[in-house]
Amino acid sequence: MAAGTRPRGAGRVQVLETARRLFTLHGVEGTSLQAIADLMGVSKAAVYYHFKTKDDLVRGVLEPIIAGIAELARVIGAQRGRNARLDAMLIGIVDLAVAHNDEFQVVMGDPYIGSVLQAEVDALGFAELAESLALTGTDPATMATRVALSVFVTGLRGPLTDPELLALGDAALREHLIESGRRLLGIRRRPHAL
Amino acid sequence: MAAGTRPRGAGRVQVLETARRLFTLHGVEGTSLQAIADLMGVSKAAVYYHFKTKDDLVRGVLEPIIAGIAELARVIGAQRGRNARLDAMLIGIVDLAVAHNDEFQVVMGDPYIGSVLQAEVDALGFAELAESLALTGTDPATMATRVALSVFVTGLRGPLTDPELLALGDAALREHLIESGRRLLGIRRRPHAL
DNA sequence: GTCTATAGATCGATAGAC
DNA sequence: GTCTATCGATCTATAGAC
Repeated sequence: MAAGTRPRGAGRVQVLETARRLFTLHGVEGTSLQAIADLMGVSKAAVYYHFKTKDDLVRGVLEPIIAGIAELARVIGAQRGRNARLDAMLIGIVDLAVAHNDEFQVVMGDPYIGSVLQAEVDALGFAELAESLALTGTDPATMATRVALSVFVTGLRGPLTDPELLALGDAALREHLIESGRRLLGIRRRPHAL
Repeated sequence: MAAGTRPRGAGRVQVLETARRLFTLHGVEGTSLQAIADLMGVSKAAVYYHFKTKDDLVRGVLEPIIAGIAELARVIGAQRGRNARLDAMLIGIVDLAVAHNDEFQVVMGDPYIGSVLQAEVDALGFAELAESLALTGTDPATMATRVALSVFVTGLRGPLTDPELLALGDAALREHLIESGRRLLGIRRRPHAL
């Protein structure tokens, strides 16, 4: 395996971590490969050794949270009852966002990723997920739930970028976010299956 | 004042509208002045006649909603009682977001605007606003409200970018968003002053 | 007020030495 | 695995003709 002496970090993982941080701060289009290389103290060509194109790098950065979302869809599908599924989705998405904060910011906030991740996003199974949550209708009650769910998922970005709220720590922030989601969606503490 | 025959729109207002649409779709960094000029059917230099730099153009696009936020801060300050102020803020921010949807997306979502609007954002009086809402403490109840408020303001972006929810129309969407905010913040329909 | 032309910088990406 | 050097494209911005 030839794991020789590596004087300073310039491996694949280091590139991913550096890119993730810069993407979060300045967006994908606002982050050049030169800036990534500079922050690592290596040359631009060294970055290209690990990733053939910038889009590949973007995909690499987003891979963990994409996988997490797919897994979440599976977990939710295993729940029985509409409220149990809603609550599982709520908790799962909060856990994902807290655990993969940086990637979550990029996925939810960057206007660029849509063009590079359209296929992956479509394959996440969100369409089937919405169906299993009975969120495909257009009656007023359903629309209210859809609006609330959209506000919640998008809104997670707020506290997760506010330094004063991040200072609460992951655990406390998680509780606050779940509580916010339950209020928004009108879910009781211990949901019963319908 | 010499309003001669203008064969096709290439005035200052048309530049602003075109830029606003492209900024919303592809972000500020993802929108070149060439793309704006192309969509208008004019040359790049024609755009530079109206705006000296790209940052000037960004500021021009964001000016209406920035003014709206400043005005909102004034309106909220005139309310008496904490719940009345919270409710006024909630309704005001929803009205602003619905009325200036495109600009709202750019302000809330684009990683670039922070660097160009830092001074303007600081001057919006949000710090004083938070104080007047008694949201400066760090006790659990205050933090819960701060998290909820952050989720709500950031979350408005969700429904306002979802075509299926936008199809509800401004009026219905407005009601849904206000209802969501009241649930999140635990505000009753007709708020009484404390 | 709009144009062509171009300067100067930076971008993504590649080639080839070590 | 990292480097220097470079290509071609694109970007912001300016100069000057009409």
